[in-house]
Amino acid sequence: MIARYHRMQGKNLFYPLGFDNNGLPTELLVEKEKKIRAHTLPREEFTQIALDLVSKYNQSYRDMMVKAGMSCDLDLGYNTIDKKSQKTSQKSFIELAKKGIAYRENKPSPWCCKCRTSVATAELEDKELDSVFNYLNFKLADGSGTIPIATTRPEFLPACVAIFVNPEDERYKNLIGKKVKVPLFEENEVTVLADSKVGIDKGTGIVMCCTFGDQTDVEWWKEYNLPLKQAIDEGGRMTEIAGKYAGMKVLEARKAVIEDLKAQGYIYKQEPIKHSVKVHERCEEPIEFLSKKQWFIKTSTPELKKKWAELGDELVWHPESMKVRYMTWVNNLNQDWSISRQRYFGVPFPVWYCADCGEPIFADESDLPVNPLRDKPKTKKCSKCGCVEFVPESDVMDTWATSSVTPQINCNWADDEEGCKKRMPMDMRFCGRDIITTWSLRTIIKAYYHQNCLPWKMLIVNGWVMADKGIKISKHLSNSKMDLQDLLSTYGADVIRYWCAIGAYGRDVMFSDDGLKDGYKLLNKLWNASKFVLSFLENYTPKKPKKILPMDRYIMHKFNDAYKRTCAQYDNVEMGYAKAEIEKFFWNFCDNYIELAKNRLYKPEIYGEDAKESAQWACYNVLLGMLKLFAITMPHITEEIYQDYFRKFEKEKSIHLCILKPIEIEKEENIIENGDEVLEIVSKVRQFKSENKLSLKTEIENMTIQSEKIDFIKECEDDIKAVTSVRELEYKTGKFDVKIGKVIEE
RNA sequence: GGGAGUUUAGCUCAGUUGGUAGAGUACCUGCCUUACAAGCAGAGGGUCAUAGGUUCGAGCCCUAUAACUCCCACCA
Repeated sequence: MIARYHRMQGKNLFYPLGFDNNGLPTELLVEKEKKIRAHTLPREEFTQIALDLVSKYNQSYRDMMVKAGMSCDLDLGYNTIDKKSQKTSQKSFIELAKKGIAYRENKPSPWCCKCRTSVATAELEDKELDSVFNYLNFKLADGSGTIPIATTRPEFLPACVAIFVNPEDERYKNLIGKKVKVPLFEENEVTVLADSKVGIDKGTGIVMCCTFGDQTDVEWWKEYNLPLKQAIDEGGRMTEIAGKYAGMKVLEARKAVIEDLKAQGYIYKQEPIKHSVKVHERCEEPIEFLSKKQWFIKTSTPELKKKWAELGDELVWHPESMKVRYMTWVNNLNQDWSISRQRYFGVPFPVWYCADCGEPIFADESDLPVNPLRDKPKTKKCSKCGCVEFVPESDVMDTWATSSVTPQINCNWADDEEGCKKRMPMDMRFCGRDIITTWSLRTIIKAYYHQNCLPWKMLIVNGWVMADKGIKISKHLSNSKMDLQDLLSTYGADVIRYWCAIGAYGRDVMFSDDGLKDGYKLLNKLWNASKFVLSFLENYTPKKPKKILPMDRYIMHKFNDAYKRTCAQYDNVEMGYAKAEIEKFFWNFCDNYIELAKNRLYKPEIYGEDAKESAQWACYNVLLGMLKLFAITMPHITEEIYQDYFRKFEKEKSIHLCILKPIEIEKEENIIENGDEVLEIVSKVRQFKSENKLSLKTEIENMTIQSEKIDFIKECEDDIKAVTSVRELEYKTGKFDVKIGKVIEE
């Protein structure tokens, strides 16, 4: 709608349509729909199946969007899996890697055992789960007693590498530095260390550090240079260091370990608790921390965080309150962005490693996009050690690594850096409130690294359409009453669009059929009113008449007023208010102006040809003007009416090519106040008839109008008489008052 | 634990710098008026979440409280 408005202001728009369709979400869809598992098929085969499915979905989404009247330039479209997107993504990666901003490191990061891939912190969610707090007695190695430790994850015992207490905790000060035997794995002895991160009143105040149970473990491991013991493998099974538990899944192992701990008397207390666990947002499976060689992008140094905050400040947020979420996230950033995914359907990393020294060999920019599993590097030998064997990178990039460069894809950065620089920052872009921390931040980061500017000047954040109050539409519950395809065929695109324009930005809206009724009514009314008005414009050639009657001048001025208000709202990106402005005018036009003018249109033999032509001129201009403004929200019906009638007089071949403008009419003082008062008189008569339960066509003998605007009102005598069915009017100068005379009985 | 948003008519929501509470819908009363009964005219309906404060004057500004929604942190 915003695009349509600006186009109708005569601007040349850059509005591409993109599909984000690579990566894990697509892979999961393919696995589900085709009932296959990606890791069991050769990469090329899976990719082909995925591409086929993607193109099927693309086509149906594209059709739906066209039907819905989206006005993007379809020639400018992209898919994040297409060649150009791959090239852009790979170019971005190589550029960042060469600058040292992207780096490869072996560090523990969140891992989803179900999806068998690392995931980024931003892709985690909290989930409340039932669990059990197990209180264990760890034996001191010197045989001097036991210390109590509580844990929810006893299966991590084989990965226990240290014990921590708080240095301020008087109870345990004497333990610091002592050796402790790990229950069930007593050959493992670990040291008690002190760290202020330990909560004195949490659990027993003593914590075991395992590699890796959670983020704190990771931090301790790094800080105290602890050994790495990996107890869980990529698929979520216990490794060989777990001894007899090796091969068990995490939950099985937990059960077995607890049983053994009980049997051997280690557990002295168990306490059921509810606690929140980090889960992978895609599959809701609890995540583990695994250490693997991954590519990261630097995002979390204090200087960088300051930069992201500055850029967030520079950006115009709509609504403004959404900026807080961005800022909060930026302030809390403490990890770099991991972009490696051990998956299959995605943009490959354009890199090989020297088989000998591990030195990365990047693809030549001119060769992009490359697939290192298939292609060979240009370099014949490693520049560092001279080795001639290379190992291709088999990971693919995270989805967001590509969706964060859509400004660069759109602006053709891969092939035209100068042109791209000119187009950025773009004016505005939309995003859902749920991807502020993932997509918008990372897009800002990439634009900063590559173009040293914001990707766009304004970011408009929209809320979600909810199934019911507070209830998300979810695939699991299949509680969506609004399949767009169905809605389009039931209500038509214009009604849906009308409804879409009600929501306040950033806020969730509830979907309901009732909400669509208003749009349906308006559409119906617009059609009827247009048909009616146009029936008086047959055999009419628009031509400015010599004399335009007062109420005709009034309605045209009134339109211009509504036009100004509507545009002001559109300029302010307030689609709902804009729609309301023109709609208010429209109903007023129908119920008051048409009612009044139709008498002159019907009966030129009584009121004269000039009076008819005057009304025709007003009708032509006002209807056309309204249709143009309505074309922004309701492009289909307005185009239909335009083609049926206006096309033959207006030079543009579609209403959507027309330029918005007010009606050309000589400015007149007080015309709106004067006209409003005439309508006030009409309203008084209607009120009188309604209160007396009379039909509106009931004739009345006479009426006395008292007003300060008598001269103007006198000029409208014919119109007033006709619309009120009052036979004689008398006038008085003074404070506005209407005295209604005798009713003429049938 | 920190933060954001919301709270106005039965329902869905407007209310932009403080100046007599608005719309649509529902309900009620009428009207087959030479476009539209999916229409038209008219009426009723509100302690603006609560309690304080500032002000001549508060839905709006300030303080506190409550409820709902969301974000972030914590997660042994």
